[in-house]
Amino acid sequence: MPATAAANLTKPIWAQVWVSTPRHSGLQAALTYRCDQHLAAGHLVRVKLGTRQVLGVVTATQTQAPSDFPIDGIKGIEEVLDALPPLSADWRQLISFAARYYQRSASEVAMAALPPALRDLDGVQLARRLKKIDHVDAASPTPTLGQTLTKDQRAALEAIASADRPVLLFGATGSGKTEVYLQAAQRVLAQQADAQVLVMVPEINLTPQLIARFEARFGDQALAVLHSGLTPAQRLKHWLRAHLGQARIVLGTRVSVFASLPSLALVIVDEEHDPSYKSQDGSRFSARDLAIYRARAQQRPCAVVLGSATPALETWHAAQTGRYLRVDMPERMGGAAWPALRLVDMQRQPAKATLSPPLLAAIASRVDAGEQCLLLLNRRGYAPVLSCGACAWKSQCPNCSAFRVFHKIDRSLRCHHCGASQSVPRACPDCGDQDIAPVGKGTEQLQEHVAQLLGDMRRCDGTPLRIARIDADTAPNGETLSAQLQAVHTGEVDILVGTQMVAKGHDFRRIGLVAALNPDSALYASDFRAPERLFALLMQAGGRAGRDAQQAQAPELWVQTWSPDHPLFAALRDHDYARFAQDELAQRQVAGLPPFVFQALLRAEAKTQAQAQTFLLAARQSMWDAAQQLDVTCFPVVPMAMAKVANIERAQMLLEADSRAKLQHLLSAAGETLHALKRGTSGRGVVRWAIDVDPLSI
DNA sequence: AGCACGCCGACT
DNA sequence: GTCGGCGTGCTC
Repeated sequence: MPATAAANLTKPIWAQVWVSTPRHSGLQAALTYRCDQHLAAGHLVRVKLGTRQVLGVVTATQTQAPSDFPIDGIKGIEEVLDALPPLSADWRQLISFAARYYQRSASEVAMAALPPALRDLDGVQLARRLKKIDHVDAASPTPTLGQTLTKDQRAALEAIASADRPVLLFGATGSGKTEVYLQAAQRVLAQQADAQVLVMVPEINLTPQLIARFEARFGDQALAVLHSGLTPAQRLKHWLRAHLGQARIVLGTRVSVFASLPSLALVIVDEEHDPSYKSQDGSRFSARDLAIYRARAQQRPCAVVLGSATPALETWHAAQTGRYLRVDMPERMGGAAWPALRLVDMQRQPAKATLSPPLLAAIASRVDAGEQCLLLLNRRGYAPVLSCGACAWKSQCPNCSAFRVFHKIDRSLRCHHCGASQSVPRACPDCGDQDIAPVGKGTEQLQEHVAQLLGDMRRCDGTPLRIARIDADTAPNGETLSAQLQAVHTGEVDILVGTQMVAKGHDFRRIGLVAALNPDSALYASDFRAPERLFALLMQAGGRAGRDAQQAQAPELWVQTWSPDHPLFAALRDHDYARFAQDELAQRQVAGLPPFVFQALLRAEAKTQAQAQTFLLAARQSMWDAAQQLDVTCFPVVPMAMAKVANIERAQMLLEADSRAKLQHLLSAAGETLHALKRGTSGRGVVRWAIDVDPLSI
C-alpha cells in the first residue's frame, strides 16, 4: 500500500523513477519527478517523458531536491497506478542486479520485465482489467495425489527440502524428474499458505507434457503461464495473477525469471543446460543464472532446482566444487532400456552415402517390425549450397557472409540469416553454364532420398510407408509443430526426418531407432562449446528412443561419423555424462576456457567492417590501462564468425579475466566510454554496440 | 527508440 | 507560399 503521509504542498517530494527509455538513449539511471506525497517504492506510475506519457516504476522518494538536474525542469507524476500493489524490494533488487551485471540500464531491464500491455494502460483501464481477474477468485490449489516415488525421487525431494544451496537434479531422460518437480512444488505450497513456485522451461512449445502435468496436478486456477507466444492481453492477465499472488505456480520461458512473484518459495529450471535460457536479442541475460541469483538474494528463503540429464559444464563444475548440491537420479523409469550406441565409421562406407548401408538396413528392419525411426540432420532445405560446375560461382548471399540454401519445394535460394529469397537461376549467373548443382544435403533432400531407397517397402497392413519431415520450414510456429508431432505420436508416421528441434522434449512412444546422420562438424568446430552441445543433443535424441518398454527389439542410437574413436562417443556409449564432463572440463582448464575464466564480448555493428573495427579499437585503447591493472585480457578486435548479416558488418573484441569481479569492474567503467565513443569520430557509422557478458558463442 | 525541430526541393 | 523529405538532438 502507498504511504499515507499527509500531502505537504509547500514541501515537494522527489521521486526516483525508472521510465521506459530506450536502450541507447544515454539516460542511464532513474529520472527524478515531483509528487505531492510520499510513494512507496515499487509503485507503478505514469509520467511525461518529452512529449509522451510513459510507464514508470518508483524506486525511491526523498525530500531533498536533486542537485544534478535543474529543479524547474522537473515534471510531476501524472498518475499513480495504485490499484496495483507495489513491486517488491526483491523484484527491484533483481532488476538492479541484472542491469548491473549485464551492463544495461535498470530502466531498460525493468521495462522489458513488465508485460508490454501494461505500458499503454491508464489507471481506469488497469482497474477494469483487475476487476475481470478478481472475479476468477483465487481458489487455493487442491493438488491431486502424486505418483508413488522411487527411492531416487524420494532422496531428491529430501535434498531439495533441506539444501542450503542450489540443487542440481542430475537425472537421465525419463528418470522421473517431472514428478520430483511436482512434489517439491506441492510440498512448498503445503508448507506456506501463500507460497509461489516458478517453473522455467526452455521453450514452451516443446514442453506441452510438462505444462499438462502441472495443470493436471494443480488445476489451471492456480497456474499462470508466461511466454512470448501469448497475446499481449493474455500476457498481462497472467502477469497480474502472478503479481497479485493468485497464481501459485508460474510456468514460463526465460522472460518469466523477471515475473513479479511476491511470495516466491521455489524456483525450478528444467533442462537448465538449454542455450535458449540465454537470450540472444536485446539484453543478453542468462535466465538460469538470474534465477539462482533471485532465489539466493530473496529475503524469504527460496530453494532452486536445476534439472538436466546433461548439465551445462558451468553447472557441473559448480556442483563438483560444492557450490551446488548434486542429486543423482540415474534410473530410467518403467524399465525402459537405454538405447545401444551403434557407431558407423564413415571411412569404411561407400563415398557420398548419406545413409550408410548398415543404417539403412537397420531402419528397414525397424519399419518392418512396425516401429518408428527418427533421422536427425541439422540442415534444413534441400542443399546448403548451389554451385556451378564450370566456374567458381556459388549461391553466396549478397547481403550476408553465408550461402543461400537451395529449397527444392519452391525452387528458391533462401538466406537463413537475412531471410532474402530468390528463385533458382536456370543457368549460372556468372558464366551461363547450365550445370549448376546442389552441394551437400539437407532435410528436404534426405526425406526424398529415404523415399527413393525405401519407397517400395510396405507397412504390415500393406499401405505405403509414411516418411515425414519436421523442421523450421514445415513447422513455422508452435501450433503446426505440435500438430505434426501429434501425428508422429499417434503413429501416422513411420520414418521422421528432422532437425534438432525434434530431438527435444517430446515423448515418442514407438520410436525404436534414432540416428544422427552427420554430427561431426561439432567435434572440430572452433566453438569450444560445440562438443558440449553435441553430447547433450545426442543424449537427448537417444532419450527419444525406447520409451516403450514393450518393444520387441532393443532401442538403438545410431551415429554416422568419420571419427568413431572420438572420446565423446565412448562416453556416449556408456551414457556417462560424468566422464564426458570430466574430460571436457580438464581440457577447458588446460586451455584456459570457461568455467575456469570469465568472458565478455564487446560487439559493434556498422555499415563497413572498418567502421565497426575502428570503434572497437578506440574502445580497446581507452580501456587498455584499466584492463592491465585489473588483469583483464583484451583480445584483438576481429570480425565476427558471421561477419556480415543483412548488409551490416559486425566485429567483436573478447575480454577475459580469472574472476567475475575483475571483469565486472572493467565493464562498468567501459559503459560510459562507449556511449561517448559512439558520439565521437570513432563511432562514425556504428549502428549498434553491445556488451555480451558470459557469451555462449564467440 | 520516439518525437520534436529544422532547413531545403516539388506541388496547389 | 505550403507540404514533406529525413538529418540531428533531446528526453527528469
